[in-house]
Amino acid sequence: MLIPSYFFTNDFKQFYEYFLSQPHIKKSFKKGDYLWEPNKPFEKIHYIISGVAQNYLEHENGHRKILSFHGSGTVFPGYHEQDYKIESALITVALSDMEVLEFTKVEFRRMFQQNQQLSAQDIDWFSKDVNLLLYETAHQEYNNSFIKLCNLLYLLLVNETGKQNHFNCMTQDDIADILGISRVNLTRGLTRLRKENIIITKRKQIQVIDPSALEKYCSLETL
Amino acid sequence: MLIPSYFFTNDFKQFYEYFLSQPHIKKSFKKGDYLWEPNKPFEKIHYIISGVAQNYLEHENGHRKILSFHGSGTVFPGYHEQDYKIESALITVALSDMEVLEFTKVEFRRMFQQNQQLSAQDIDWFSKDVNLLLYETAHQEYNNSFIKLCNLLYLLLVNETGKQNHFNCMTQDDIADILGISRVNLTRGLTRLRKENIIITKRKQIQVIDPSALEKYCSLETL
DNA sequence: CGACTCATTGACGTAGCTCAAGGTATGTGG
DNA sequence: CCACATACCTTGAGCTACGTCAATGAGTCG
Repeated sequence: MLIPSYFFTNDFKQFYEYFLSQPHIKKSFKKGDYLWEPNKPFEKIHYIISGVAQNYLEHENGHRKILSFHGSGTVFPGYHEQDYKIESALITVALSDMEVLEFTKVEFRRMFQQNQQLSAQDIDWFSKDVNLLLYETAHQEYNNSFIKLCNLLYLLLVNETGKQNHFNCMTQDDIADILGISRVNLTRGLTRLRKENIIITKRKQIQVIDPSALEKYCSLETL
Repeated sequence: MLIPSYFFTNDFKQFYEYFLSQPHIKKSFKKGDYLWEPNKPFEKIHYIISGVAQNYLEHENGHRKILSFHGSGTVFPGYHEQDYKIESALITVALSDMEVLEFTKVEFRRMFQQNQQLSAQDIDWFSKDVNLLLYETAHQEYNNSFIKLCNLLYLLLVNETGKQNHFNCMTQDDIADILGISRVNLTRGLTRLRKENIIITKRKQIQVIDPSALEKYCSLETL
């Protein structure tokens, strides 16, 4: 039984050789680059060789919602044909220098049709994405901000430990933008966890020192 | 450019003959039946011949989030292999009597592998679902309850008109559970729209009489 | 016509927002 | 290596949107 993860990585690793053998463009991005121009629908699909990208959406009232992170060995965005209005507003930015293989939709469609395993993996990718979004829309939505925070810390602890240490260089602004709460309110939650000796906070860093106490605050769908 | 829709229908209609030719069980559900036992992971995939099902999730604190509706000519749930914790908590109930073709995951996998068009359509289904969830998680989340309501009414008006009239026999409780706001607060929003002569409300019915005025209240991602 | 279910309105409490001020790391140029 | 700027974090104060509780009204049905 899988729990949600904000970090996508290695789910397409097995296709690296195959991808190399197919028509593509090798590309690199510098930290801070956009993977495609903001406010344009995406046209290209990237296999990430190295580096990490962050995917987010900006609301017309100024809020930023961070949706997910995409690291080496995965594909972003997931291949599909339809164009959706909201996708034009998605922004994907390199959090570190990146090396990618870039495919057009047409190239990827051909591979999708040709390679059985690839199409199965694409479904897998989407089901993972749906799972994360379901968790946020139908579960986290109904938790108060403190439980939301504990849930997120728990998921990061369980899922992401060791993968990359990008979660230990997030600012509190970033975390607030994942949870959809204000930075001030986030600080209050962290202060409480610090007082209860569950975490230690440093600049751009949160360390869980009492995982089992953290777990007790989490909601059922998280564990 | 597609906008979100809460109602899935006819996207697999072209496969009806094909589905009939493959191993399956023909089944029917009475209004109020569950498509599979609550609190169990789903094992079966249904092609809906007739009737409508509602998909929702109950939160441990008692809230109910209505996620989507599934009518004739579509498949539910979307075929995928992985098991996710939160899926066990999904509940799908027949809103009317239903006729379906039921497939096991194994049977559907075989079809997915065998039928090129089917796997492409499955991706399409998932991308539609992701689009809806993205809209809710990353956009509606940041609107106040009145804008949320206007957005929903607009989407129902534009997308669902004529499809089925199931949206005109929803209670205000149901609408509140789609939007994730309280019934009382929903009533206040509806009262405002009524006073501004944008809608007429009856028992289990909302009729938009001034669509362009409604549109003015909607947020950008909705239009 | 009584007994449901569904909708409306008022009163009140509070979680979480914004605004504002200050405190502490980190980095840079002189 | 210091001082100064900048980014990041913390805490307090006050406001408000929205939740809950409670009472009443208004359709629908056996």
